[in-house]
Amino acid sequence: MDFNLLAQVLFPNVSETPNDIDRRFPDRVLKAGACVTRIGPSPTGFVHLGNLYNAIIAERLAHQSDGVFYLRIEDTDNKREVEGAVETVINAMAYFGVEFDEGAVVDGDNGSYGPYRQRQRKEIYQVFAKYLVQQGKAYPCFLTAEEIDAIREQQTENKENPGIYGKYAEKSRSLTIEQIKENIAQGKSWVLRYMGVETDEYITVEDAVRGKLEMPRNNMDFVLLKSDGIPTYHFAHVIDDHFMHSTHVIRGEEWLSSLPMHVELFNILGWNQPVYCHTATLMKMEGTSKRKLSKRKDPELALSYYQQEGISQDAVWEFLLTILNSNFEEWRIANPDTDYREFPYSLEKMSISGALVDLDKLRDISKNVICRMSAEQVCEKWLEWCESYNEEFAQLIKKYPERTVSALNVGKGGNKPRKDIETWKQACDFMSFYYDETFEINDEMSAECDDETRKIFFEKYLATYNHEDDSSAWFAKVKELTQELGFAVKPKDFKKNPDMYKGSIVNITNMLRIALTGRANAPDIWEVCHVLGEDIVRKRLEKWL
RNA sequence: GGCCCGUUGGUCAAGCGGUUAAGACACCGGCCUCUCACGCCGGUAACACCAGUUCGAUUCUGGUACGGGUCACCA
Repeated sequence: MDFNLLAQVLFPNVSETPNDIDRRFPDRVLKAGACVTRIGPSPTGFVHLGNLYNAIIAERLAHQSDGVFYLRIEDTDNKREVEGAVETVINAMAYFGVEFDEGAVVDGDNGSYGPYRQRQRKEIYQVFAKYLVQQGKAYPCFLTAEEIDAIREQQTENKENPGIYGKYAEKSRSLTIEQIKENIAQGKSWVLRYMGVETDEYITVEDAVRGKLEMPRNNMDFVLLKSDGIPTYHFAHVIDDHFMHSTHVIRGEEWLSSLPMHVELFNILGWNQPVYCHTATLMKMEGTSKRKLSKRKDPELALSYYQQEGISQDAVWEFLLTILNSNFEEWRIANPDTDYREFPYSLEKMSISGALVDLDKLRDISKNVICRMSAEQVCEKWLEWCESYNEEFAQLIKKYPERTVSALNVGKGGNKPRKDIETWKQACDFMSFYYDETFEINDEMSAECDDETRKIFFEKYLATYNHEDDSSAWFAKVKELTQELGFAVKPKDFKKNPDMYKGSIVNITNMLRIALTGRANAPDIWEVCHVLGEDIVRKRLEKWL
């Protein structure tokens, strides 16, 4: 077989050579040790947690080393592509604060190693496809889907490994130039397959997170170019990461089993492999066992879920960081006010077994992240979220900016700050009593206070109410009134002698709290009053007269 | 089924031949307290199993079990 002739038959329009491509993408000029990383999402319109998870690793690695972090769109499967999906990915990453130095942008490319959309790199792949044919390492295969199915059936029956390899590849491998020309002339579609070798050798690969991996050398005639001339992931990955000069390939462990193909290609093409980092799969608890997060069943897999729930970007990052690097939490405790970007991320600290996405933990982290922000920051971020997801509150925040900030400031100072807000969505619920527009009575006043005492209480309370009273003066009055009404000023006294009192101060403040906030549990009454202002306070209390 | 990866409390995990086997979340008590939250103190709870190596295995080796991944002209 004349491979050069075959290459010419297969790729008559490809005139460039590997050397030409080589010259187009010279080495990057970076300082020693700089990492070049990327994420390579496929534009299916669905961006999931795992994308962010891997993006964070890649971003950290690159930016901690003064390297380059880029975005490559892996759109080789046009069947799965969804309109506008590239923009979706870019926006989602931007929302979560993942910044690219180079790569695909909404309306094109940014950087000199592009194009960064694989379909636009067709010519590049074809140069190497042609080269591999010339080397006798690749061949056209005209097998139809039906024929392949039949082969697979036979293999299953014989308990052999499925796939096109060895004797199952013979039919295509043994085609003569004339037959190939003939097939092409007839318009038969073909794919380009790698010429696998039958072997029982093992290869070893050093994975940066898993250590030494041993696996059988590839023996498959896997597909390099699909019938539309677009490469499969395997071929595209090798070419792109070589020419874009990725130093580290961060991807999910589902790629582990195809690693031998990639190694094979790097070797055949004479290129150095990047450092592989195969990350653990994010899991979910179902019953008593873990399973992979599923796109259909688990809303929390979608990145959009976190946006909708109003979980702050920082919280998602910190959550992911805690499952990525086991020492992050310790670091956070030691450095409560430091930006998480200063945390020294390391591949060695990565967990290799699948972590479960624990929403409880996320909420806890979120609560602490928000607690660390100033009231103004909280207000700003909350408003930002409301503008997309809760129009009513967006209006309220804008209408009462000062009140909102002072409400958010309640219980903020000191070393035991309140942690009332977990998510922006829940903040709307929590904050609702500060605005007349959303204020409503949700809880019942305690039974110890009958209508009679209630009336008397509010009457007397309002009669002596002075908005200028400081916290202790205010409370002194409450205590006085408590006593007057026959309630115990100290809850403990009531507990000791329940017969001597109608109830305790707890019942009294409960009335006040419900009247003012509509709920039995809320922050400090005096502070709330001073956020609301005298008019609203009086108005809410007068309703009970 | 073949191949690959994994397995410390309910969850995330530290540990890297000798430890009372950290810590965080969740849960349960208690304290603080005008409620709730916060905070503080305390509690329940783990090395999958079986061999081997060793004076000694959670840690090293082998096997078993269980879980996961993958076997496409999808990534």
